[in-house]
Amino acid sequence: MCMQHKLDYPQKQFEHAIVAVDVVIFTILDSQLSVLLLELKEAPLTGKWALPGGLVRVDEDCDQAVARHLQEKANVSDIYTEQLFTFSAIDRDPHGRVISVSYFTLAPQDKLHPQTTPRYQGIALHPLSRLPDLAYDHRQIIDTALSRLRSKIEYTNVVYSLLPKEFTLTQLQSTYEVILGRPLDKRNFRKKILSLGLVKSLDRTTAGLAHRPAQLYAFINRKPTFANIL
Amino acid sequence: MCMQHKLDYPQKQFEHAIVAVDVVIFTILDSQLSVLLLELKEAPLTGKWALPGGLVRVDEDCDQAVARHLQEKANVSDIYTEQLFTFSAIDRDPHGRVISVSYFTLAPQDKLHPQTTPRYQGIALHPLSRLPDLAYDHRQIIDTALSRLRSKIEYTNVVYSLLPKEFTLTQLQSTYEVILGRPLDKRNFRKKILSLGLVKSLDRTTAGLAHRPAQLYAFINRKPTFANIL
DNA sequence: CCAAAAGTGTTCAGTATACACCCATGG
DNA sequence: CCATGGGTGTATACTGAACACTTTTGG
Repeated sequence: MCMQHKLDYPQKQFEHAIVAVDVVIFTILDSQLSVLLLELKEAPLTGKWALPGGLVRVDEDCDQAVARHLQEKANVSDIYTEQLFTFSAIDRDPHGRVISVSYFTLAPQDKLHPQTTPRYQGIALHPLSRLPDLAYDHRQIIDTALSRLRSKIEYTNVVYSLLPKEFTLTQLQSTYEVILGRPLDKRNFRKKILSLGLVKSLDRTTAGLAHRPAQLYAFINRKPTFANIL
Repeated sequence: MCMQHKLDYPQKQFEHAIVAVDVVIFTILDSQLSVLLLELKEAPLTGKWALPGGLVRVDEDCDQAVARHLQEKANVSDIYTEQLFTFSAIDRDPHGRVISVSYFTLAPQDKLHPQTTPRYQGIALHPLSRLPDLAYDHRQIIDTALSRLRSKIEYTNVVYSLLPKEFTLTQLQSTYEVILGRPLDKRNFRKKILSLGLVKSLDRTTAGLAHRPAQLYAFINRKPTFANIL
């Protein structure tokens, strides 16, 4: 995170670097992989966008700081959260020496309730394909997060965090396709997913749509689990 | 790292956490995967062992801090280094609020020249199978590093950092076996390694040993490269 | 009856695994 | 000649990839 976010942060010289967290919140919005961003207000970064985050308090660890900032800025809790990388370039924040422990999270779009606050000009989900001008090294953080997410979904079940409790196999497949940025073969994908035993079919189907109803499925286990998915 | 390491560090209360690096230096000693540890001198941790590391200065980033501490404590440079995880539990260091950005490195045993310094009682390589009593959360850091190393060698060529420039295929295989903790099939291993084109055979063999001489090989590319090795 | 998404198997190629004997050297 | 590690090939099972048509519903 960046001192810019914290108006109440003392602007004196520090003997040592201070620690903040920055969080890449991924979600799928309109079939696009998107991230939550905040628009900065103060010069010289007015109009640039930044990841949600903030300082780590002396009475909390980084995971707790992430949970707190997620609650404050996106009003979201209980989503998949994983530490990503620690960025420590000396000049990454022009306002002072701030080391950022970055995280990425996955949330279904309907769990995110961005809170506008007077500290920022705006808050919005942006598709990765059209990111606005980003502050600090946040572009690099997002790139790192995307690359980690892409490899992670190949060997774990973490996509459960991006989907509603009940979903169709087509929704599941398209989640994979959006993240990986390439199409997958329908028959091979279904065969593989079903053979892994990670999902169970519910005795219900979609209805009211102008095409054949689809069987609904749910993850048997909504905990991070390893499996060779792709 | 731990304030304990830095006698010159002021023992006052900090407004914020301070940042240190801790480094797991892996090497192979007597066919055992080992780590470099320092024996602490001061109460209440006298006799406990700790990873090399130290504070991050305000004029350096974490990578530079790691290089500096490696140079000071193990007199080693130019080895494979990778950021591992950031540990931030509030009580991980009883002397103060220190967040540790941990790293792991790989070095051939003959590149390590541990320096005894008056600050520590001892410095030594310890096989992972018989670790001494460790200070702070360093046991957890080592466990995390081992687990990362094990998965990393399956899909990259990083073991080149543990081997001398020239090596036999048996040496290479036994490096894998020591890290993974399980035996590998000799014929399948050789077939796979040679088919990947990561190593080239030199026109030289071992000599002077009481058995058939072995062909010497070298890595074509001593840079981290991806490949499905296992 | 048209549009739209759901659902379903087989073939082929490539890769992983299991497995045992002879070779070259020093002592 | 013995001990020690070096070096080699084949058969089988499994997995990943390619590929096209029929079904069910709403409008």
